[in-house]
Amino acid sequence: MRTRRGESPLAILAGKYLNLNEDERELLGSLDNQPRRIARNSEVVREGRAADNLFVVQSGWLLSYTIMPDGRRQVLQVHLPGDIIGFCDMPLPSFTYELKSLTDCSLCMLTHGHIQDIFHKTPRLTGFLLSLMMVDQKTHTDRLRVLGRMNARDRVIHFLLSTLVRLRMIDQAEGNIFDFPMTQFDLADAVGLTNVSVSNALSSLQEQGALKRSTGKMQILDEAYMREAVSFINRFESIDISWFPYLPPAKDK
Amino acid sequence: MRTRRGESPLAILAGKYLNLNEDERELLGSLDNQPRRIARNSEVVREGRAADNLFVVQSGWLLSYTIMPDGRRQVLQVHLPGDIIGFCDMPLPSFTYELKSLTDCSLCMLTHGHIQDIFHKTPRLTGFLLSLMMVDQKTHTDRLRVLGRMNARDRVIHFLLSTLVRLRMIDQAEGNIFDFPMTQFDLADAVGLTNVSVSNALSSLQEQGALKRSTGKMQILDEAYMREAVSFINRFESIDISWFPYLPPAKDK
DNA sequence: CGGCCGATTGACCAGATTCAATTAGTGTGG
DNA sequence: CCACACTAATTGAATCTGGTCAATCGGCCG
Repeated sequence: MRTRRGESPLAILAGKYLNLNEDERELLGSLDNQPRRIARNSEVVREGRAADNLFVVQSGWLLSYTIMPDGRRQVLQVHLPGDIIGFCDMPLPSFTYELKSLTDCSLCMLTHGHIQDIFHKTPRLTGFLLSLMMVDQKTHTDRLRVLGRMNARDRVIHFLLSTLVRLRMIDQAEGNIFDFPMTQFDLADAVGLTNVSVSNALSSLQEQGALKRSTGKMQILDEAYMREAVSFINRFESIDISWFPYLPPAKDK
Repeated sequence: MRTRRGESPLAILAGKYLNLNEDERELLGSLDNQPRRIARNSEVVREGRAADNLFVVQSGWLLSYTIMPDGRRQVLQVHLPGDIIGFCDMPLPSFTYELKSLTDCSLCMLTHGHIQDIFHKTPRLTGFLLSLMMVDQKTHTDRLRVLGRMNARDRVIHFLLSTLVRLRMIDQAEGNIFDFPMTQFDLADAVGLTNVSVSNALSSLQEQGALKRSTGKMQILDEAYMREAVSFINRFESIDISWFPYLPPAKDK
């Protein structure tokens, strides 16, 4: 188990929504054990592999994506520390996407048994995990709106904002500055553009003073303007996990 | 409760994945009680309304969508009979989209209590509902791929195919023919195009003999070609709900 | 220092949008 | 049953955003 300081990102996340008791803390900690180190730019999962386990991201960034028949790529999700990868694949026989590390990563492998354990033992954590999944679903519908109806510039804006708020959730943004290990190719494939359009959008935003780039870093200078431009909604702000039924009242809180 | 014949669409769906026992059948039936009739083209939910209930579609088609600041629309989901609307909104304080009926509909209103009841009483149904939600998530990521990387023609193809397989799940497609109450504006807003592009795509597909339209109906003539064109995956084919842990073994089966 | 990958920039092209006019189809009311 | 109104679908022309292709620049690493 981990100490309060230097908590795992998933625990940090959980701590924002509920006051973990000792049992829950331990159970959540069991998800974080024995992390596996993954080098930058490695294939973690190839499409078609049996979906009999999940990953919890301890550190590092990853991408899940599909390849189109013509070779182009669509990034389905950017995975940050604290993310649970593969939750939604549990009812499916195999992964239907590729998973690649952008940076050196530390991943914990879970079996379905780990999840089932939580479902059996702690309704509060179950509710928390399911809520996370539902919010995930929401961010996907937000992206549908982005890919379906936004121009290049707004797509990039929306992507940066959603990355920023996610990093803040796990205390990995220093104000408006954060590490940004994605190339413009990666970003393009995430928002359905080409690297050229992304370059143009970023340059234009920088020129207008909305953001600032330095190698591997991103700084959002005019967050208000950007939020306004894309009607940004922070889905993490308003999660309420109390919808999930649980029998034993939590010990603390 | 309903008879086996004339089952509710949700029960038909459930029956494809598990052999319901009497208790489960009754509990599922409780979701289908007292349907509310909704006229064609009415607003069922306006954005911002408290998300304290869910809907189960008994009959009819609905759209959930968001409006962009410039007035354009992005359809987030087309809801068919058997769909549960609002599941993912449970952890959120309010709906974040509009819900409109395309046809006359029959909807059952559920409270969070109904869902909690199922979660308490039957692990198998819980697993089924959660699996449905996860598959829903998968279809959303499929649509990301569509909106991010496909041209007009393929977007339309993908949409029609996914509608077809969903209708088949609830026994509402006669072979390759199905009712299709959407306008080309609706379809356009679902796949991120304009009505003009949709018209062109449909005409071209019809001319090439891949489909046939008559008023309010759609017929897929060359399903194999269309599946190939978009690398279509039927997410419903391969669901396995046994991942979900449950204590008491089911009585039947 | 050289090689490589990523970012930038420009010219040209293509697919989709916009705008507009026409046709078809649906439903209403006389 | 027909005329009218309204909505949806079709078609064409002009426009525009973003894609494609290509050349250059820049930084990082061995």
